Amino acid sequence: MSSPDFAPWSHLSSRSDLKCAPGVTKRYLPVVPEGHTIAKIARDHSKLIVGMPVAVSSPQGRFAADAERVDGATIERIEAHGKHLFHCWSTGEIGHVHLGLFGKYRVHKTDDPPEPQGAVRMRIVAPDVTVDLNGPTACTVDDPSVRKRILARLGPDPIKPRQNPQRMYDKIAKSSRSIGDLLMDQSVVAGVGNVYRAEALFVCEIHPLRPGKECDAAELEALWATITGMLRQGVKDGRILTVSREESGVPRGKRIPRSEATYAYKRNSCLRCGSEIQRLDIANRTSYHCPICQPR
DNA sequence: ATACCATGAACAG
DNA sequence: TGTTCCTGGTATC
Repeated sequence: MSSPDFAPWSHLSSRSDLKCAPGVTKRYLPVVPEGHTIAKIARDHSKLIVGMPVAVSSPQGRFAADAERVDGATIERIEAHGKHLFHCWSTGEIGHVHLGLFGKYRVHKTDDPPEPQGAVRMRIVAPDVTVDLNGPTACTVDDPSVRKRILARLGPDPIKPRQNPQRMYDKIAKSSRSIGDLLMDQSVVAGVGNVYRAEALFVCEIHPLRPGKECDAAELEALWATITGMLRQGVKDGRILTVSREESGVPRGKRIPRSEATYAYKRNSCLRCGSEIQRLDIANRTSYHCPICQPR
């Protein structure tokens, strides 16, 4: 049996430890990234591949032309904003990666690059490590103006220091769109996805269909503080865990399983009050809320 | 072999 | 508003 050739702390799908009835096969839960994932990737990869010449290729082929332009160059900085990742190359160009629903990085801590697993769009090889990227929505090398344009259309990123939430408040306060819709809009706030949307609204006791303009200032401040806390905690944990240890019902020292890690998201009953969780389609995604904890 | 599903987002009209 | 693109684990035939 060969040992895993990737670092366990990299962003990888993993077997979940879902609590399930005896005899029921454990389900595999795919890990889809939100902002905390991208921030962690930027930090982890910075330690591995920044500051030295690296080989860049595209085993799958679709990134081949762009890879050629930076092959042998040095990444000077890796930056995350919301769900977007930027590689600042010594050539002056900027690599742009967006994982979308399916994108995944694999980190192989081996001297020699292993056989590519699946369709590896971008491969970056440093002396002792290979970083592979599969399935991204976006993976390009561009003129710096592209990064500027992307940043200009994104809202504040609560994971970053010194971000100004005022733009988020203003957009929400004058919008008749629902708050559940607005939180998924990356130009309102960058990095929130379907899980954090559900969980932040739950904690702030706001119904997802409430129009943005009907949220008062105190609620918007609470939302920003909640989102900031949740996403930053997600970077530390390397997973989404939004519930308190007490409410999870899991004893200290034991890992909280995915099924108990959220109050409302993808649950049948509210973790806090036990009511049946309601599902709605908002912004083309399934929204989850508790009708008792988050009344209309 | 095929269908379905997932924590995303761009684009056409 | 609807359509399309990306991947891969799981379920179903």
